[in-house]
Amino acid sequence: MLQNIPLFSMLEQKELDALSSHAVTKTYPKNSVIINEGDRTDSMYVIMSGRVKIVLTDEDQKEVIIDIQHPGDYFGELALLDEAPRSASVKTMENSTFLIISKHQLQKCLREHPEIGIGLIRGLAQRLRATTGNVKSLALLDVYGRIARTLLQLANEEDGRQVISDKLTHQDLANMVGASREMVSRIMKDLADGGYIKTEGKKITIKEKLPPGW
Amino acid sequence: MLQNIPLFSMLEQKELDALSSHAVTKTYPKNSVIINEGDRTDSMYVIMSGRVKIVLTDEDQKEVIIDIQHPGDYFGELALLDEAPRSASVKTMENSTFLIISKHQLQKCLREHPEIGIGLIRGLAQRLRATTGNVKSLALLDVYGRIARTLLQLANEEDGRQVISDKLTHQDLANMVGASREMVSRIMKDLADGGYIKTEGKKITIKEKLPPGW
DNA sequence: TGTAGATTGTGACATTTTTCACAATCTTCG
DNA sequence: CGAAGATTGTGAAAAATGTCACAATCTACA
Repeated sequence: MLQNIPLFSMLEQKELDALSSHAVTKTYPKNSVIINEGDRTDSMYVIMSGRVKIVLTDEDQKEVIIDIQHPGDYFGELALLDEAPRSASVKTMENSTFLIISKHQLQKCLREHPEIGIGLIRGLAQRLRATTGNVKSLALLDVYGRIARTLLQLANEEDGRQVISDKLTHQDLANMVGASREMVSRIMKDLADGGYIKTEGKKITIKEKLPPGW
Repeated sequence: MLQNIPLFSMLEQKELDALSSHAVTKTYPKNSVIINEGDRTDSMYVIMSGRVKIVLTDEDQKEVIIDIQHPGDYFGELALLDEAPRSASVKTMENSTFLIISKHQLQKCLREHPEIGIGLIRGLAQRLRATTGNVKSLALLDVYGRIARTLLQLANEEDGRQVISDKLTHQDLANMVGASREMVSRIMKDLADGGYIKTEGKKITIKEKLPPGW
């Protein structure tokens, strides 16, 4: 399993074994909080199965979803680089199991395999770019535009079609674009009526280029 | 000069000399574009004097300011970590001079002084945290809240008072919080009328705690 | 398989924010 | 100094978005 994760793909089998034997595997039910914004924990988590959302939360519990992650993705690695408190919370969206690597273990592993460090840095750079893109769309696009952009980013090629198979509620989408649930409902309906997307259950297919200007 | 920059503070005098002798110093007039979003240049810039804004730009030239930097700050370091195009543009706000370090030179320097790498990574982590905070306020706060937060972040202690000495136009502030210039004018007036801030010329003093809920 | 709980659709209204249009100041620099 | 250009203040109206309140479906799981 671990060798399918790009971050660790350069390790030999015995090293993978070493890493996973020192790490803990843990399973959490749906809707568990794994990391709490502001806490000072410092483990890194690799998703073995399930799905999580990375969220920022308000005093009045309003949340922004800044990322949704799947098996093979990892989170919590920022804590390895400095001593700052967690910058976001992480919640499971389904029953999920993680490989939990402590700061200490990872640092040891890093000393022996600096390439992993390079990988982490690259990932960090990507994350910064993605987050910057988020700022851009929040500041410059209207709700239509942000939804369209988010749909395109979520989509994966699946026999010729762009498909979003993550099952997301309108509320989730609203939290991803910083808008109200009702606005998302109305815009999704417009997009469906306009023939731009098709929804079957919770699966969304992008049928055509989304309207320009959006 | 270089030794006052945290990133390079651990270098010996002769290494600083080596670095700066291999690097180019260049001066640009006010309003010059130093880096263009989307370009594939890969130098890093240390600000020796002047001031720049890091901006994201729309197709119709609307801009978001994601950071304002001063002497001692640096930008463009993301290009050292991967091959991706520039994620933002950088423009001078005044006549400014930079120490320009090419990717090649910096990599050499990094090989001899891995501590610099650590510094860069830490800086990166901080930037990611700051940008994440930006997403949070854009998604969760109204214009009042975003302006209040931005003012607090811009302020520096100056004999007991929180002062913003960066001379910023309302348009600049508007571009920092993703709002219209007029909104900023109105809110700044409200804040002044309410006794929360005082402006003398372009210098802003935060007189009291900004109103709660903001 | 039923049913409780979650999710979605939608109209009517309230609020927030932008846009437009000027007049009034400031600032800069020849 | 003085004029051109930038910046600011402000009202009125338009546009975008949020809120509320339900009814109508879905969905999960006991």
